[in-house]
Amino acid sequence: MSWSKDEKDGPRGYHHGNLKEALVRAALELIAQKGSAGFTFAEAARWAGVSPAAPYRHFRDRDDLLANVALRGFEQFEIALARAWDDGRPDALTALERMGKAYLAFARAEPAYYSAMFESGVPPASTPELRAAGERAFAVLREAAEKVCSQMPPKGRPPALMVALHIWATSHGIASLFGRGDAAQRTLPMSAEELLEAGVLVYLRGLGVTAGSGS
Amino acid sequence: MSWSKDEKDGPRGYHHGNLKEALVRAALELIAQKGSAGFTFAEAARWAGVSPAAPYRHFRDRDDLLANVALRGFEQFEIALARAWDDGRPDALTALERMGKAYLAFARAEPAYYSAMFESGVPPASTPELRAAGERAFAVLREAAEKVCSQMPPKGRPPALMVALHIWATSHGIASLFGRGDAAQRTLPMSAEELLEAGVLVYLRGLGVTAGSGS
DNA sequence: GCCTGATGTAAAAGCTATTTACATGAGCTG
DNA sequence: CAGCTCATGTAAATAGCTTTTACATCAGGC
Repeated sequence: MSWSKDEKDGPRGYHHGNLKEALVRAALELIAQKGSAGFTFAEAARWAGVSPAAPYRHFRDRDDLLANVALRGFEQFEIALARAWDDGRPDALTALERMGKAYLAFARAEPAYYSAMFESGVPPASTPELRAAGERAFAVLREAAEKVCSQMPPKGRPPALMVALHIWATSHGIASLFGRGDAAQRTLPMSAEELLEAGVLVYLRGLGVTAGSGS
Repeated sequence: MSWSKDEKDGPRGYHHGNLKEALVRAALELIAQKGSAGFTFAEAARWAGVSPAAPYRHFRDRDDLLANVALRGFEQFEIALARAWDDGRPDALTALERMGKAYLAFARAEPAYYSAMFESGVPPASTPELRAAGERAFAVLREAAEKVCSQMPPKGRPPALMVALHIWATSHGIASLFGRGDAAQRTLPMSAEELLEAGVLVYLRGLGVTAGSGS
């Protein structure tokens, strides 16, 4: 009771006790350090203090672990976006901007998750669960787009799905290109957040949305 | 004169004669097939018919080859964008839309280049040449943004750099997320081209640009 | 015709991924 | 509590990749 299943990684016996979680944590650490490409199954095992074959008891192969990390990433991502959206309080536009910031903040705060989710080469539909998790995260954005659109005059109202895709693509593009102030990244004459906020504002104005018009 | 330095890869002697080019072509082929992550130095060597150590005479290591592919990719990319822009003929907006289509067309037609450029983990500034090539490609986009902006009334005219970054991010986001109809990619209720064109039109309207107002 | 540098090869060390046969021990069953 | 059994680890082996080092070949200049 005092050696495993705990957060503390003290000495252990033959069995690890919580290897799956330990491997995921190791993967996150390694991906954050060396990118999803440089991440190694064997090193994750070493990091967890087990033999190179042990991880195969929990993941089919290296890609399966990566996909699992991506899955958890989408779940965290959904939570982060939903929290920022906060049901559109106090108003849809304010909440949308907040969600944009949350998008970039997630990419910066959780580069390992973000990398596994979008840059690891794991197909978004490699498993049904992964696909579903990705769709749930996108659904938050779509919900926001729907609320924004619903406040527009019905005449000439754009499809909410399209709006959601535009905002997603722009956010993702900014995060991918300039997201982490990383030295391994392009630099920018302004912050990524400012760039995204400005872009979304211009875009919404193009849709006919005027700030301060909704509840 | 009949066995090497040619396109034809007939039998060869001790020396290959054009190994560097052959390796780049092999890399493009392999990256297109298995992604920039699955690409292997050894396999490229095999594909070129040389020993696994031979490539080291032309590239410092695997990443160096990848960076070289990315460099050539940016050069081709610049050409493709510049051709589409065509100095803003017949008018800036038409040319800008054409360039957007060229962006997506490049990502789809040259997935190996695109992958090496943006998804391989090669830092954009890993070499000065790579950085410069990337900047030259972006400069085409920036030039277009400047022309579009210059047609707006000076009052409230947005910074062209920002406009260029917005369009770049959106294009890149769409290309990354939905770019190749690939099974390994997300699907879309519309074509990537339509999505981008609509997004840019809305964005430009938000800037106050009205279609058919410039020469 | 001979040197020399550029370009390849061979062989080896040190990784990694993955499989297979075997070991351990946690928890259920009686 | 004894014994069984399955989940979880280990050891060892195969196969492939990366990179280095010492050696081989040959094209072109003197």
